[in-house]
Amino acid sequence: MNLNTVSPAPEPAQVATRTQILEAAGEVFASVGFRDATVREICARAGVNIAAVNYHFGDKETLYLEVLRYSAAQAHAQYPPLLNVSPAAPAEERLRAFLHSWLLRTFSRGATAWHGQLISREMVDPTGALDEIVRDKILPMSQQLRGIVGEILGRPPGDEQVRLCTLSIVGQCVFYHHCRPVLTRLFPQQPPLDTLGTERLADHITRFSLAAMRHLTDPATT
Amino acid sequence: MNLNTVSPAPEPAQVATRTQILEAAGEVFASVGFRDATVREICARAGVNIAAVNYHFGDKETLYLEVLRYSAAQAHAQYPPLLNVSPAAPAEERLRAFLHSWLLRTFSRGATAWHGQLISREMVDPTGALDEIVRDKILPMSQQLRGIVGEILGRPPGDEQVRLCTLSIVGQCVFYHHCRPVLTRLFPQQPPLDTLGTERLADHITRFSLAAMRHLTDPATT
DNA sequence: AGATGATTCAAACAACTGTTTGACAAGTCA
DNA sequence: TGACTTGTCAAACAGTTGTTTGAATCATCT
Repeated sequence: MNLNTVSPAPEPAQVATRTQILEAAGEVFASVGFRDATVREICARAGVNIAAVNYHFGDKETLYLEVLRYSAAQAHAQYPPLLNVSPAAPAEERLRAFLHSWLLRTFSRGATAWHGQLISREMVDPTGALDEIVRDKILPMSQQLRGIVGEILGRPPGDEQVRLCTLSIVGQCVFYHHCRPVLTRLFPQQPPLDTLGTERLADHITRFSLAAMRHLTDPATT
Repeated sequence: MNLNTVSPAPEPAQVATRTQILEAAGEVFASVGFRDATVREICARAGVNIAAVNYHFGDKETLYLEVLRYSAAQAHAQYPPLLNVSPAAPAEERLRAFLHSWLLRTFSRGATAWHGQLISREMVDPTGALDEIVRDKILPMSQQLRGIVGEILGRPPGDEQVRLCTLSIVGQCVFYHHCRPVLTRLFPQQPPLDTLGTERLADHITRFSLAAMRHLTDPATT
């Protein structure tokens, strides 16, 4: 069992309350975290009995794990790493697509929106689920981005420069999502990131990072 | 009352258990978060009675706020924003000092180490204390960095380019701290960031960001 | 129809939480 | 000394939590 295989896939009869619980739990876990989320609140929102969670998922913790798998599958299905850009496209173009897809995924509203929140929480306060997430989702994306960066820098993917630059790029993306509560307080006049905003933001990060990588080894740089 | 004034400063008689609680609470809050931290655990670690928290701080929540103020004061006293670099130094040098100080502050061990953890948690899952933190600590540092970036870019601090670049720089710093659990899983062979590591990392972020800002508007950039 | 198994439900359970209580000790000032 | 404040302590309180229980309902198949 891993994050790439959506769990058992039960018969249509039981699927109703099961997914209702998954959706409700996604909302609640994302907004208040695992510990502050109560089974009662989840069940109330799902319109099912309190005992349903334990009946269908065993306990609260495995429900949380299932929600993580469920949201991961949805998010990555809706926004694949390179969007609609060909893997044969120039590295610069793939970089822009990668970043835009990332921002869309983490900033999307609705069902896939939990995913970003859940992952953020998982990073600062890991549960047992983080190992699975890193193995099945983050590591592959990390390797993909390192390939792109390696092409741009003209160095092998295992190179230390490539690794550092990759992290500098990802860091910018993660930051906007993790620190949203801070950013909205720092810039109250700034509107929240909508679809148009993510495209502009992806453009800035791409240009910033490309300029950095192209001139990182300039002799002029201190 | 704000984050810059360390609370009442009681007489030496009562100060003992009070600071014992603060230190113990700092450890516990930082490692498991506000909700998962129990007053019993904190008091046990501090070697005081359970009722001591309510007697000295009123309730758990104001204890948390006091811990935040306490750790903020310690962290910023130990690592001032520009370290020992003069405010009259060149912008590039101030940028490097700012980033190095930031990394030292958030990655320091011991007493000031809680601060970074607490702030990280506060960003992903804000309590009522975040407003105070942003107002007293983050906003001034943000303005300081925007001044430096503005100088480098040759634009006013309120400029949109300056704002975006500032965030791109801070994002890289925050990322390494927020996502440490992920990074240690992605690169198990990589040693944890010690004093030597933070200097090398500050150097990379400085060079990366300087190269980016100097060539952000190059016509060659896509 | 009748039996079987799956699912739902209200109610209760046991454990843990932050907080309060009232007694007790220690120091302070008249 | 004696009243008074301050601090500490064990014990209990009231509320919330995840989980379990056993009966009731539903669907399915012989």
